[in-house]
Amino acid sequence: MSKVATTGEPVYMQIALEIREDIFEGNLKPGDMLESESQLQNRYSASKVTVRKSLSELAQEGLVYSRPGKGYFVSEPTHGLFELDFSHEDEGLESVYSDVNIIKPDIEIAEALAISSQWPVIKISKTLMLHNQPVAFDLKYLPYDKGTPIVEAEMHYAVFPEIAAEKTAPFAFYTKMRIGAEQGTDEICQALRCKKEEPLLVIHRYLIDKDERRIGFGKKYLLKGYGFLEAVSGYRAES
Amino acid sequence: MSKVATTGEPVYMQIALEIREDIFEGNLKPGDMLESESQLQNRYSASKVTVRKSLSELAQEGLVYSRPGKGYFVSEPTHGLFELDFSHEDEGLESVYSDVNIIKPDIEIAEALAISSQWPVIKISKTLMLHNQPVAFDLKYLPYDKGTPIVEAEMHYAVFPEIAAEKTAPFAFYTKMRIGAEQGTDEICQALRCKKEEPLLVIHRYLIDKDERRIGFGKKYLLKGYGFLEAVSGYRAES
DNA sequence: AAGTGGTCTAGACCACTGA
DNA sequence: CAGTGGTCTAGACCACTTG
Repeated sequence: MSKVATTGEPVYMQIALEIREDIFEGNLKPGDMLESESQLQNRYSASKVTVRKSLSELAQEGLVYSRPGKGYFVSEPTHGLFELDFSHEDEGLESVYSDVNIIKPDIEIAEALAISSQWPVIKISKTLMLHNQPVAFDLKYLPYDKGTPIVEAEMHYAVFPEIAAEKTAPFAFYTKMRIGAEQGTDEICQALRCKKEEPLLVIHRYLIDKDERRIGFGKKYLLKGYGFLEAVSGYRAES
Repeated sequence: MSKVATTGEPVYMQIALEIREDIFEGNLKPGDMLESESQLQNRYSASKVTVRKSLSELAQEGLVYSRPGKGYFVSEPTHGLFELDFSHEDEGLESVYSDVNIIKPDIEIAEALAISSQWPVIKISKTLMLHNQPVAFDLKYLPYDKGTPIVEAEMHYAVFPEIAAEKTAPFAFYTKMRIGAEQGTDEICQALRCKKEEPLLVIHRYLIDKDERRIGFGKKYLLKGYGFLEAVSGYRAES
């Protein structure tokens, strides 16, 4: 019974949809057990594989999980897990006043890159402008490998991950960021044309390869007004 | 050929693993086409369903995608998408100096909750302490619904989402956060025992139900030193 | 022992892309 | 047209949980 209407929608999506709605409307609450696979097979006259596809769809969305030998259960919602989209960070901004140097790192930089303070480091700094007003100041530090020439090439990459992609396979590293509030140094306040007391949003960024080697460190200072980061949590449709 | 060793590992995992490694090591680059399903069936002498399971595993991890009628392709890495874990926000902190009032909202609050400034609002404020030192100041605003009594009950919930979970099904809402840097108001600086110039990390948080109704608004001010948020991007194993 | 989820096969038909 | 991915069935065997 409860045969599914013969629309163009695949059967497995319809099954998933009905269960999903039950969860959304609260008919199924976190911890509740779902019908078993075989019950669902009967109810929808569908094959085991089809029913499993529905359920694994829901599992992937984080709505349900399974315990072998027992059954499927509704998950606890994870409202503390946020997604932060930083892909368009410098979109619409003009980069002026770029500068590239080779420096000896201070303690902060040496620690962030996990190198000795004797090791030379490439420092790339730039000021980002919007309507001829500075809105952000960006610093990037890369350990200087003698083998590779590229100081110039390094500059051309607007975004950070691209730099690392040159040194390792594109999936073989990850990024960590740390967000805080600070006052700027003299150098930064001058570039941003702001007072020293002005609170700045600071984003520290670490590029780390799959062997846990630090391949890059960045700091970005954002002026208030422009300096917002947005993140969302909770259920968002379209897997 | 290339028959898979008969370990305890399911076949589909081994297929997925081999492809995953090819991507990690750069043998397969973003945009490259994978072997077709039928080729993989032959190579591993596995059934279509098994091969598909491997590929959909990889697709779910974001490593590959499929184009019907064409084939499977290696994805572009998304190093700009971060995950931010805010579940343990107040862990290890003591909440002192809690306060609950019913107020008329100022413009900022009224806008955040999308209500008229005549509508009464519950304001819950508290100071969070670590080793008897204030580290964060937390403000929450909820539209006051006459129907529901609960002003007291509201206070007992340490965390924000739980409040909303009382008013709607646990999956039927989401949270948005906005991160910035600000100076504190007099009220905040007094609670945090800091100077006015002190830069504070500010987290605005909006609770929004599935019909886009605003059911809560919060502001949290974090003192430097304690005030860090961490987020990661890039490939992380274990789906 | 009966029921559950987890893996797997060997078929089938469809809609789509490209030469 | 031959090849691709997308959906689906009807079986099978296994390991696990629970009475």
